[in-house]
Amino acid sequence: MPDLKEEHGTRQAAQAERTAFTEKRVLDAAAGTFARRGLAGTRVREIAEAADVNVATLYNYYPSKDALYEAVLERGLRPLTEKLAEFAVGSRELESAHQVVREVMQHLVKYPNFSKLIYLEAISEGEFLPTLARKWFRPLLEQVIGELKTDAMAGFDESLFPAIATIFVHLSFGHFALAPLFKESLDIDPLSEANIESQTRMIELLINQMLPHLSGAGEQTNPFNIISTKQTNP
Amino acid sequence: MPDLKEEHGTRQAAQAERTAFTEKRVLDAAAGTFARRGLAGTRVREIAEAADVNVATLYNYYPSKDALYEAVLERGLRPLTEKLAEFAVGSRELESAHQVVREVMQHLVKYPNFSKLIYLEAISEGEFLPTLARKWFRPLLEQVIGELKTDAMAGFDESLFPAIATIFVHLSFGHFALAPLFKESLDIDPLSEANIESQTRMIELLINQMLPHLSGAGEQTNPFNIISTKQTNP
Amino acid sequence: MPDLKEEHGTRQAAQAERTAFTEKRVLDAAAGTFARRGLAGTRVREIAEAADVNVATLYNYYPSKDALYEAVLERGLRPLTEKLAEFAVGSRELESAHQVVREVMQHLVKYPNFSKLIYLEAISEGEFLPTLARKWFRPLLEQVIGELKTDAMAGFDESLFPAIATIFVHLSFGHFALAPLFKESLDIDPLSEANIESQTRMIELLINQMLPHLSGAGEQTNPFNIISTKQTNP
Amino acid sequence: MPDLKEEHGTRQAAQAERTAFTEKRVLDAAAGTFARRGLAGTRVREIAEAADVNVATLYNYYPSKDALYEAVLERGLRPLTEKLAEFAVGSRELESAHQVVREVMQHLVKYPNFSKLIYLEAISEGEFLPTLARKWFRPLLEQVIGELKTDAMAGFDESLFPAIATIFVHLSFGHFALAPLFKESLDIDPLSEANIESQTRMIELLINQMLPHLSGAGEQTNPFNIISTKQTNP
DNA sequence: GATGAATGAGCCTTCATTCAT
DNA sequence: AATGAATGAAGGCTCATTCAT
Repeated sequence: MPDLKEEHGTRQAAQAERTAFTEKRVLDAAAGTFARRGLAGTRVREIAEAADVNVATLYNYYPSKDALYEAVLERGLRPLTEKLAEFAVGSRELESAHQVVREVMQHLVKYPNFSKLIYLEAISEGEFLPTLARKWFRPLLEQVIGELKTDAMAGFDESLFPAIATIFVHLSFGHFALAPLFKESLDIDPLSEANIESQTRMIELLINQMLPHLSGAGEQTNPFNIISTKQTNP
Repeated sequence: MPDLKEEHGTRQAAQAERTAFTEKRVLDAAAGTFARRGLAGTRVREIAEAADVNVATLYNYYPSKDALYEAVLERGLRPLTEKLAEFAVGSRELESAHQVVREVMQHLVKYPNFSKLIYLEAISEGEFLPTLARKWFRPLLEQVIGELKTDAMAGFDESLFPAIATIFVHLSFGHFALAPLFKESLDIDPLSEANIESQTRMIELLINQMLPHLSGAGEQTNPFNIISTKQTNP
Repeated sequence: MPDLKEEHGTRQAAQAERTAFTEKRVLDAAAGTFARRGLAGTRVREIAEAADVNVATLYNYYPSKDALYEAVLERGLRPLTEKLAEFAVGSRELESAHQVVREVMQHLVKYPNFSKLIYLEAISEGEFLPTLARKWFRPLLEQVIGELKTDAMAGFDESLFPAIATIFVHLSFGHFALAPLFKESLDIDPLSEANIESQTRMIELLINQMLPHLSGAGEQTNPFNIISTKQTNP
Repeated sequence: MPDLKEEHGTRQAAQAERTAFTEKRVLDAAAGTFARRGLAGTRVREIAEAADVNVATLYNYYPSKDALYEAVLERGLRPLTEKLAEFAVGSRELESAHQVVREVMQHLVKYPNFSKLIYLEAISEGEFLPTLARKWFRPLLEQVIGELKTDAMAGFDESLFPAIATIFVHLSFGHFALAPLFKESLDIDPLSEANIESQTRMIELLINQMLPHLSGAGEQTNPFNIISTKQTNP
């Protein structure tokens, strides 16, 4: 009888594994297609083919195209939210900020279509935009603006702070979203490891210059000297 | 008989005017709808209703949805192309660069949906993306990179130049494309006159700092001190 | 200019006529198909083909299959409701009752599928059944029961009255609904003019016997002698 | 070894019992669902859920939805056929006729959905209708008509005989099929024991009046005095 | 030129049925 | 025998586009 139980256990385990595998395939395929064609432009059949499953099978996992879209967004967004929450409560130090940047960039590398989805939502003012904006981007941007307001930048034209804060969004998410454009324009692959590293360093340099108080260096005299000379790069 | 002719002339003039008016209405409506819902997500009926014309009438002006989409892109793109051409051959001076920036921004203000369309094309790797990238963004970016390579920035890590160049795209087009996101996130209207002005100044400051040789000022010692203190703002 | 107006008028009239024609075709086709296959079993394509219109055209007239179904029911039901209302307020005389019977039967002949729809609704306890039951059958049945209770039937077992009243439903609607069964069973066509006439007479005879007070004949001694001998038939 | 056999036997018996139980559950569930939604409108999953079995399991019992439908019809029809056969060859007496009526009514009570299925088949002219009509209703109706033609009704308008015969169908099967309609219309439950009894008496009274020769009473002078006064009711 | 009616193609979704365990 | 996963075949409905006036 334990045999039977065990066999059941094995069976169920195998099935669960297959289910998880199928679900991942579906999510990946959906992410790619949604990112390229948008929610409306995506045909469910297309996703199913890309995931190599029958359309009906897809509907065994998600009750509708919209639900699948939500799931894709959710998968891309949840880790970011968690990361942000960690940083918000963590020690405010330069290493920590750099760490967040690198982790976010690695996340965007892992889900290269996620940035596009975010942009599509923003542009089309989709129904997830409010959640997206309030739950994720607002705290991020406000935190940056808050840091800008600390002593180091004191006395600087505050009306520019929001615009400055958004630069971080443009340089991270925008880099991935516009990758196809830059690829065609500059004949380089923005998603290559080297270029991701460049972009990450760009953002870190920006942080160094604009949020100098995060480092212990109190002697920083030129707060916005954002990009130093070659030698300073690690 | 001349009366008739003249009457014909008048009639035709009136007709032509009405036609032009209708066409503009259609283009405007199409631009708005395409920007929000994308090419696939836009229903021709929706455009027709927004333009207050019958669907069949719309087809008297444009042979297909795709053609209408092209027309919208074309209308937004042509002035930009011309502006860029002027600058390319014009005198390389700071005022000229500033002038281009302001004109581009004003153009994007005038057609606030155009940036979104560009982004949608880029993200979805639409069929106009190659043209867009090669004909417009490539010369723009290469020009900026070229300027970065001039003496002022000599000795600096050249691998970052492309990334730096793209910042200009992000700060101009991206500002408009992501306006809905920033509006929801920051509770401000990125398209308000004041905020457009802020964003424009941001870009000009960047130019000042990163392309210092454009101004005659040879004494600039810290090329990337991109944003100076409040007082320096005009 | 009056020409133009008139032309417009003619045009619109012609179009309206075509529209009405198409709508009737659709309704007729729908009635037939719904009656045969039921609401769920009917494919919209089938209706469209039977009506010789494109499926999309059908949706220009009715927003959904359900709405079309309702329209069919409505068309069959409205005249009956009106007829019933007339009788309710009219003079209670035998001729009047006979008149109602004949009119109802003629109506059921005119829309031979209507009875089937009613039965299908009843059997499947469709969502229209409550309306149907309360708005139409209840007053009809109650009226009959009321008449039964008048002097002529006084002293008779009242618990049978409802069962007696329903006989009228069975003999009218049921005759049409079960026509296919009786046709196969008896090798006759229940919908032939002669058989409709027979059935009508049957009902009239029932009325004569069961509601004798409607005729002025007070001398009726055997109230339930429902079917008299051959000679009495006109 | 005999132990094993015996155990096998016990096991098989238990298995068989469980199988029979499952099959009954499936049939009952199917009958209910088919009656309400019709063949086309019924989803196999719905039946499976109502029977509390997996859909695939259901297919271990019946090879297709149609086959299951047939089985339901068959189960309802076979006892009726047998009953009819008995009467046909049995003694033609009033008690016997009454007996058949009561048994049929009891059967319809036992399978309250069966009447609905019959009506659905008739209305939709399903593929079982011919069998149904020829094998069951035709002999029944012809027998009744034959009785009507016997001396008692001699001289009466024969063209009404078929119509008269069908009344028995309407009052038995129709009573069950239209039960939902009458329930809504009259605020009574036609399937309550009392009302079933009423309806049965109605039919018996009709038989008494219309087929008087079945009783030995030759003195009956008014053949169609179908419903006598209260006192005559047992 | 303008418009209401009409249509072929296709999309999302569901369903009966089968497969694999 | 029983079940969860998988699938091919529609089915209801919409959409871009054309027709006829």
